[in-house]
Amino acid sequence: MINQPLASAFERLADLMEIGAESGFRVNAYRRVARFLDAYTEDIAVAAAEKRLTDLPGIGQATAQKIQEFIKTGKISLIEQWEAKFPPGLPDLLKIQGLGPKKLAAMYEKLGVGGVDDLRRVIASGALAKLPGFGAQSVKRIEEGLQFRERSGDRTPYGLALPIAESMADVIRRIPAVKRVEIAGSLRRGAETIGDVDLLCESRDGPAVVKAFVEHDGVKRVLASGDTKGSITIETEPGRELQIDLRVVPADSFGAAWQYFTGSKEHNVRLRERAVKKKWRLNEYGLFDGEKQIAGKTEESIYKKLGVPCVPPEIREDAGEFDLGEPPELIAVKHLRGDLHTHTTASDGKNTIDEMAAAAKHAGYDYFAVTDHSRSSAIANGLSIERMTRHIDDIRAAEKRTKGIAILVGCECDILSDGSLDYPDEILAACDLVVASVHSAQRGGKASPTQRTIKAMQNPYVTFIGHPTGRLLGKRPPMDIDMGELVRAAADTGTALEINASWQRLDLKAEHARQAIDAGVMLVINTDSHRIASLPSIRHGVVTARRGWATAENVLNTRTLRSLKSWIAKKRG
DNA sequence: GCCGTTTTCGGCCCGACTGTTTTCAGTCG
Repeated sequence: MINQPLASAFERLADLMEIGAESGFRVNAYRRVARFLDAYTEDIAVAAAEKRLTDLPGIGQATAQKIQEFIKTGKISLIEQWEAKFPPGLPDLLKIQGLGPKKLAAMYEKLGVGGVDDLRRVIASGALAKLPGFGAQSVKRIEEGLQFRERSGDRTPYGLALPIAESMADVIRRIPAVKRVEIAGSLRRGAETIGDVDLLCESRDGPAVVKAFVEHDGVKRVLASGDTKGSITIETEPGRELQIDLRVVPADSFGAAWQYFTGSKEHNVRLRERAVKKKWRLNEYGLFDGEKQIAGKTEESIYKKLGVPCVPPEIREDAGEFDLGEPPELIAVKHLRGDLHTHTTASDGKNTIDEMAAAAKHAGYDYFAVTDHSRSSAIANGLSIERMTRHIDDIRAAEKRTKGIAILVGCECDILSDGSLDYPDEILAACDLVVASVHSAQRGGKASPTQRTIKAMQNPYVTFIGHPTGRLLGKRPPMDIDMGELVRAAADTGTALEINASWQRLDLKAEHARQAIDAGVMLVINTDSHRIASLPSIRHGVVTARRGWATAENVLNTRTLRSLKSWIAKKRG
């Protein structure tokens, strides 16, 4: 798939052109193409071969030609022309807070700054502060931006940011004059990683709230502090900072502001275009006809006036949500009846079958499956055939003595490097369900990861594929899987695909989940819990499924036990 | 560069904060 490298190429082109003071509209056109390619789940080369590139949103003749050129030659000549104008390290500096294209161009032209090292040098020498348009304050800001980038590193995973945001919201709730606090931004949309935390608060006294916010105990640094807006960083772990923005609005504008600061940016641009067409104006204070506010107290009021469905935050990405007649009822935690991928002390879990059963019952589930590791997963204390046979008896015995929740016998069976399974069919047949997962030789197995997984799916006892791409956010890239092929095979064999809810995994990711749903594939959302404390992380998986437009019908473990069993039996024949 | 039941040309979302500004440009979200 060339989608990702192509997206990066257009992003770089946009950066270069922006530094080169090209038309902002042209720059934005390329950024839009880059974002589209980043989220596009089909192979763009296929669309190119079929001559339908210009049917895709934001792609016209000029961009289509560049994509064709990239496919043919592996490069885009316009980008090479632009790269000849600036040092290679210059565009990266755009990522530093406080540094935009204009300042960057001035730094390059006047001082020859071409990268991070040059930037440090001109800051230290004092040369930067002497430049027109720069001063002691802006240099200090750039310097802090440079440090912040080093300290905050990459984006923060959703699962880490959410509890931080929730506790920060509690802090703000205790400030006098605060009526209401909500999470907005990419966190509310359930993005898998977030850049910063956006919080919104209702109050009549903005200055007092912002003051209390920027001065409270946990604050590491204050980035901005005005009458309605404050921006701080907190230290999440030694040497690592996370930015938190707070906006304060009055009650009449709360819905408008919540909508506005939830985004996504692309979704909002579309929404505002709708307002403009009706001769109205939409901003964070409301929807206005001239000076008169005609909506804004709630999000729903705005969408209603504009005649578009008020869709859940998770699908506000300008990816088709405006074409819906009604907002869809996406899957929610309450729909799930069980967790079908968990581990116990039999392999590498920290809790016993009985402890897991009690916790799953407490979570309100009707059933859950024990799926310990198979024999090849030596690191995970995988079970030999003999141990597995005894383990099956243990689970059946636990099921007998447990009231109020059904315990299913399962296993997480390794997909070996040639695509064969780690247990013989007799063992698999003795289980109620089987998770098949790749744990070893993620790169360079005897067969490609796609072929291995497809071969596993052809086994009638394999109920679903666990964490299909094997990625670990920020740690390990996904296996080189052809998702189109995988999804087709899942549909053909009647195998479900897992959305693994662990925040390090979120695998399948949202775009792939949507691709699977479109192909008629059943999803299953599980925590892969190794301890009872992990069971609540199911909500991360649900959010990911929602971002993939999943409804309860698309997810296997929303079914009743009876319906679940009959679905499994159908594949077994 | 893209796009079009008001347009194939002339638009393209909108406001807060900051700093260097003498009335506003740059940056950010």
